[in-house]
Amino acid sequence: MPPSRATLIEVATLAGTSKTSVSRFFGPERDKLSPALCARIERAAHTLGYRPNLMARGLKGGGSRLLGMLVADIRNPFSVALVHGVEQAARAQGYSLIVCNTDNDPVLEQTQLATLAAYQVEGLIINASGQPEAPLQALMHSGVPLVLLDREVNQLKADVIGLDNAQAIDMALEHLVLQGYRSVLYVSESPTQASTRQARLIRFEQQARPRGLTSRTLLLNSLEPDAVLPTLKAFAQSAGPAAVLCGNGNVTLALARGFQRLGLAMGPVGLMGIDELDWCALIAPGITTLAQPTDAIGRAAVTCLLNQLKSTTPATVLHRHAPRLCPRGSTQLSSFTPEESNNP
Amino acid sequence: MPPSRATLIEVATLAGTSKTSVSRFFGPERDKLSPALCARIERAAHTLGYRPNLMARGLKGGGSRLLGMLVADIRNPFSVALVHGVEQAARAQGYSLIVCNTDNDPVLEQTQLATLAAYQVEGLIINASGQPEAPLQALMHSGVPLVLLDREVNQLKADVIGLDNAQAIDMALEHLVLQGYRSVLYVSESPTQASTRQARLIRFEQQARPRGLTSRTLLLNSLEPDAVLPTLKAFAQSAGPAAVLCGNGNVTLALARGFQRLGLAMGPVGLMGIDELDWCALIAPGITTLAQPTDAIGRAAVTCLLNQLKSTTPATVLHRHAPRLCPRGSTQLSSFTPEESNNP
DNA sequence: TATTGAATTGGGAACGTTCCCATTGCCATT
DNA sequence: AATGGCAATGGGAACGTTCCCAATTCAATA
Repeated sequence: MPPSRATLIEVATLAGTSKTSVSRFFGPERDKLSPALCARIERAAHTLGYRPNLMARGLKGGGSRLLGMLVADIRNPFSVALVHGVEQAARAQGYSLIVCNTDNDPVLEQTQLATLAAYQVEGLIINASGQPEAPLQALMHSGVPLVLLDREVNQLKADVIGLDNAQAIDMALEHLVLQGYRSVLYVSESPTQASTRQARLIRFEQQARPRGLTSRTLLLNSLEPDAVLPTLKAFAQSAGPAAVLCGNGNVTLALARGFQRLGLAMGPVGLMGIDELDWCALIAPGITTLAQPTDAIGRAAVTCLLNQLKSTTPATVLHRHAPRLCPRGSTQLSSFTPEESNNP
Repeated sequence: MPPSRATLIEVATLAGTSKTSVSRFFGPERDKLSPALCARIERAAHTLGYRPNLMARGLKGGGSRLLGMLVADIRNPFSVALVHGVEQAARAQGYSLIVCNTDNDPVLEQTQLATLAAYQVEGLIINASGQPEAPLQALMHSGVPLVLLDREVNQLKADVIGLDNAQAIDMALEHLVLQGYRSVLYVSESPTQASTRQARLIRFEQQARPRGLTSRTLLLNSLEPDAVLPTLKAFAQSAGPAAVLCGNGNVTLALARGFQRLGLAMGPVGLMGIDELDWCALIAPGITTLAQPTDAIGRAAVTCLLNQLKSTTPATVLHRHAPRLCPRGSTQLSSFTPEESNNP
């Protein structure tokens, strides 16, 4: 029979004092205690291996010190980078993070949301997979601060923090034009669920022509090679210098596979992607990307949440973050001087 | 002023019944209630948007239904895959998972461990970054079930679940021998902290010679190219067909960079890695890997934990899991017939 | 000497649940 | 008609905290 966890009262008894004093010792009022008492409590707590029970603390007014985060796809490196940023920022503010993954399943999303709420999180950071408008609305209404990360949710009036999608598309197009490409194929996963995909797609459709680019668009329901190959093949044979622009990291991966399958050389046919990945610098001449400042985005989300939580003067929060261009060989038309380019 | 979350009592009052009945409604005793009462409670709860407070529930004996997981490096895709497996299995058993990342920092690890304990997790799944023997010992002693994932902790008598490292090394060496390589360079990150790295290294040192291989070893303190380049260059020039074996995914990445920097062709100089990554099939002729069955490992960890938790007949748990060989072009000596090899 | 006040400390209620133990009502027995 | 039992319900204590307020001590002031 292992001894169960020690409680405040046990520590108090052992230290020969009252629960209040022990409570103070572990709270922010430790300096109100005499050094002698502190020492006694310290010793008692240590021999008992006492740790305050945050559940009980959370129950009695003090707040749970928990932040909840909902992630659409935890196996996506971009999402992980966001989680990492959020977790760091949360910890810096004395909050812990409970992360729920939804595997892009709207049904599971509802369940996870309920779970998060049940654990009395003090705030919620949502990277939505579906459009869980109703439950989020309910949550907001019952006083839970809420920040949307990367993706908006229809009708939901909440802060959204993420990439400046318009700027990203503009930067990509500008880079491609500068490199001499004249036609661009934009490839995206199905934009019906994710606002980010819509925003990028729309901006692309608006901006390609004004910049003198011939544009095409490919919407993917699957990332299997077969979904990509025919269009890619046809596009590569079209006249004039042509480049492919990928809407996110998954698509970049799918297209890199496509290039390989078809034996297409990157550069002569351009390839560029939104989202920076480990291997983009590595493959063939290097794949040009737009890196998202994931840590900054995560931090901003937490700051934003805490602004709603605390009534002190709100810190200013940047909602739309600029990407960083990582130019590499895959958008270098002329294959001479394909100089070393490993900058991350 | 947003209305704060509704409580059991409020629901009871609105439904014109007692808290006990409402409690029963949300617990496992719902069938003890008359249909009429059920309906009333249902309606009241719904209009109030009531969700049981799991903190309060956890306080009063019922257990927190929380599992804690400590991850050494959440940005490592392998770790993420483990988290994913664990989370799925936990959810299937009605548990939620609170994940703490330690960024490979033993100091942070202690803090995170304390946090996890404070939230009254019912069990702990530990992928250690340091050797937090003392705190874990204390936790076990105070009755928290505990499973080590992938890495052991000195002196700690607890279940360890992960790859069968010996088998993995054996499989790798066998594959390399079969492919005709005669000398192997084993590259690993510093094995001082991580038991897994030690196990693999030791097995390599034991098994290379008996299989007729000339062996060398490179221990990395940094994954920067400079740490790899000199040794790699020298090794590549050594006589006879030579291959590099990478101890984990990070090392594979570093060496793929190294190959690229030096303009080495994969295959003629072999490259093989433990851990399967998105881009391994993609790069040049494809990098041969040993894939870890991460989902199975995660599931096994949860099962193992729940065995300790429940006193019912324990399910059997596989502790050492076999890897899966993904053969690709990077371990194909003869460069003719570098056939298509994209199998994941 | 009496009074004020600060510094320390302790008692008790409350937080939202669950669970043990009544209590009630009603039907089928004796 | 009285008894027993079962099904449905409710009251109250307890879980481990925090926090309000009161109590005690002791020195300094009037």
